[in-house]
Amino acid sequence: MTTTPLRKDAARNWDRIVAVARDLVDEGTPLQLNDVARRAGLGVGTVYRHFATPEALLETVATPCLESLVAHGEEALADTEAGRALERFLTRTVEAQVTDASLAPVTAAPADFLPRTTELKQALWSAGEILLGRAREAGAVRADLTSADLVPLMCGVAYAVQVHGGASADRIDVAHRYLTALLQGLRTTRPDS
Amino acid sequence: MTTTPLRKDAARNWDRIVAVARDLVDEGTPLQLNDVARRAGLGVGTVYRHFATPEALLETVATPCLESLVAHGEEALADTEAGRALERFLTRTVEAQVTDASLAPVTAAPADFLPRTTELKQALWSAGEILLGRAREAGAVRADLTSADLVPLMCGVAYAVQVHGGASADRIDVAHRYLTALLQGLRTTRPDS
Amino acid sequence: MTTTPLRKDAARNWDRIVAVARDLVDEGTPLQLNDVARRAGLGVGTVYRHFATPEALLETVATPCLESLVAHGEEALADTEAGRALERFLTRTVEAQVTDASLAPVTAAPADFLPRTTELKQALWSAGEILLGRAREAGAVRADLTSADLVPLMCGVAYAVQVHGGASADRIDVAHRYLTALLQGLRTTRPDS
Amino acid sequence: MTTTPLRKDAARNWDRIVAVARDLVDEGTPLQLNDVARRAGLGVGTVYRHFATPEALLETVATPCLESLVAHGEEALADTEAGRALERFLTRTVEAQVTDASLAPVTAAPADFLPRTTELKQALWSAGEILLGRAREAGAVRADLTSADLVPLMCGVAYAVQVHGGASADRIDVAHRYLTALLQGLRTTRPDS
DNA sequence: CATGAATGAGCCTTCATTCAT
DNA sequence: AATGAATGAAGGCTCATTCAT
Repeated sequence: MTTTPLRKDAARNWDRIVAVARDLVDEGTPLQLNDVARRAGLGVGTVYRHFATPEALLETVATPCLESLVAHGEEALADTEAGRALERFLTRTVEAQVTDASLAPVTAAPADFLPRTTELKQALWSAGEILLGRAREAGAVRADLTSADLVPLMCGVAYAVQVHGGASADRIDVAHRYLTALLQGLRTTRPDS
Repeated sequence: MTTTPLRKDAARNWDRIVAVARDLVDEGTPLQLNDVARRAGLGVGTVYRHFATPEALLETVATPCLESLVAHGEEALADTEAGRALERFLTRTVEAQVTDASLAPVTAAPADFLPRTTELKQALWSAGEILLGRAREAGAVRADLTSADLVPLMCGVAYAVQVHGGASADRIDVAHRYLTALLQGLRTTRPDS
Repeated sequence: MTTTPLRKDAARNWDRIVAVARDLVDEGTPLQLNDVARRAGLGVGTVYRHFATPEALLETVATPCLESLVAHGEEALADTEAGRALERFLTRTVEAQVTDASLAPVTAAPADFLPRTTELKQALWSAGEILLGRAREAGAVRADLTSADLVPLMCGVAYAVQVHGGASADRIDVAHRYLTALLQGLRTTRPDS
Repeated sequence: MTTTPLRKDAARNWDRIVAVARDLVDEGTPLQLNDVARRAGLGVGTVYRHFATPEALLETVATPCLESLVAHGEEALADTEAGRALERFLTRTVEAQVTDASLAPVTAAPADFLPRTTELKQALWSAGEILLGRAREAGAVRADLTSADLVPLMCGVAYAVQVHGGASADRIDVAHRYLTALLQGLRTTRPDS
């Protein structure tokens, strides 16, 4: 209800554009508005009308995924076991980044192009911040881990998976292995014995 | 013996080009051969003669750093304490990546443009492989950590530091924090007595 | 009686469009129909329905001013002092061009887009022609000055003022200085006895 | 000797570009660098290398004419009859503007794109300023005429001629008529008696 | 009548690479 | 060897105009 509902034909074009962009992102092709227009069988102007910049389009592609992460973040906030809640949250985040190529660049970007993106990212990071705070209070994580580290670390894991390469089917396993190690390292160091 | 020795003036040009490229890399400017030529006060053709592609130039810029890493790897191989040796090796690698902007792209690239780069990267990874093998045998690291994970993980840490942002002076500290956690997580999980 | 009377809402839109165009002209922004539509809070189509081209809109903006010039021309025709009548007429014309940015392009254009504009321009030039004829007969102006020179000369003065630049408040003074000189030069040269 | 001499082939292209631009200017086509390239049978890049902007090209086209005006201005400075010298200078300037379509826009432009253009324009206007000063001292021109009026007035006359239209052969005559009147009006008004 | 989405020609500009000098 | 002019594909973006809703 934030935006005026689009006319039916315009909505169809909007969908087409986003679908084409989705495909391009999935096949690793950089988003170029002219290119998108050609593939969607639309005029360039149409694409520019809907998305002023490639970044705006990319963020739009990433939005559903961000929304689902936010939803998951809210669920995690309901978990009373602080350490577990944080780990689930982070795991889900990394899984998403590894699965959906649109996510990593949007997440790592220092500035957003759509207000909606900013909203979602803030919602996400504030959930992370709360979860981290609780986990720290519970003595479940290292004291030197701050909320400003969450995004970088998740991006780092996702990037590591990408550098590792390999079939996209295997990526998720690699991601789990890397994340498992990292999370283990982030837990409070118990004195041996 | 790998390359024909250059004429004295050609060698001076080669040096100039690499020095200019070094500066560009340091200031975060993307390497464009035309640009390099202009700044070096040389013709484009001269730059192309020495470096067929921007990547070749970038690899050349990164070479000294790679060489020093290889040297360090060899030293690490002399360390009898397997776990410590591996950790030192990895730490040094991450430090280098965070400190020298030419390193990350060369390290993460799936293919090399210069044979020398391939040589050095192989030397480096095989040192890593050996150190990892010893550490695993010594029971110092998780059994599921393979040598194919080393590069991705180091790149991931470096990338996380970059996403974290902040003054370049602080980067090295952030890198240490992240690496400390990761290394902790990579160690063999001891049963809590 | 030239145009079908508009429906009340259509008339309101027409007014809005012209008002917006007036503002744009005053602030020196080139008239773009899309732009006008946006600022008027109307659809592009509506603007196009009323004004087929930017020029038609511009002429509409200029119309009131042209009408007042025509009225003034008629008054001048009542003046029995031929030389003075012509000079007043020309002065008024230049003042208008310097004061109202919509006028100069319409005046200088070789072709019109609205019949009404053609009507007004013709009325104006024929007044000028008559005034010039009388002044010539009265021996008040150079014999080689023809009615085809009137528009160019007035446009030239207005253009000179524009090139001179400066605050819009000063423009009118500059215009007077330039016009004074020109009119002096157009008067019959008396032999210095 | 201000610029490095061009290579022979580059010089040929430079000439071609300027010649094409000359033609375009003469036929009243707006200068577009891509267009120029196509007509000259050259790559766009070549044109951009020589002329960074359309304005730079236009100024280059206008340069010879400006130079000849400057030369004429220097001759005029040698004339001891102050009023005549000024009038000749202005006449020559208007003739040039009417004859060469590249001149008017360059002359009227508030800012230049080539240093050479600025040089020439300054030389020209300072000649005009001196000639005007002498004429004023000699009591040959109106006291309220300042050197800041020279350019606007000349541009105004040229513009008037353009608005007048007609065959280019007749333009020069029209220009002379207009200028004659203006110069007459700029002379000191003698009391009739 | 009003709307505003769609169109796409057209312009600008950059840059990796080649090749004549 | 060195030079740097030339190339032109490629990408970006705007805007006047049309037409389905």
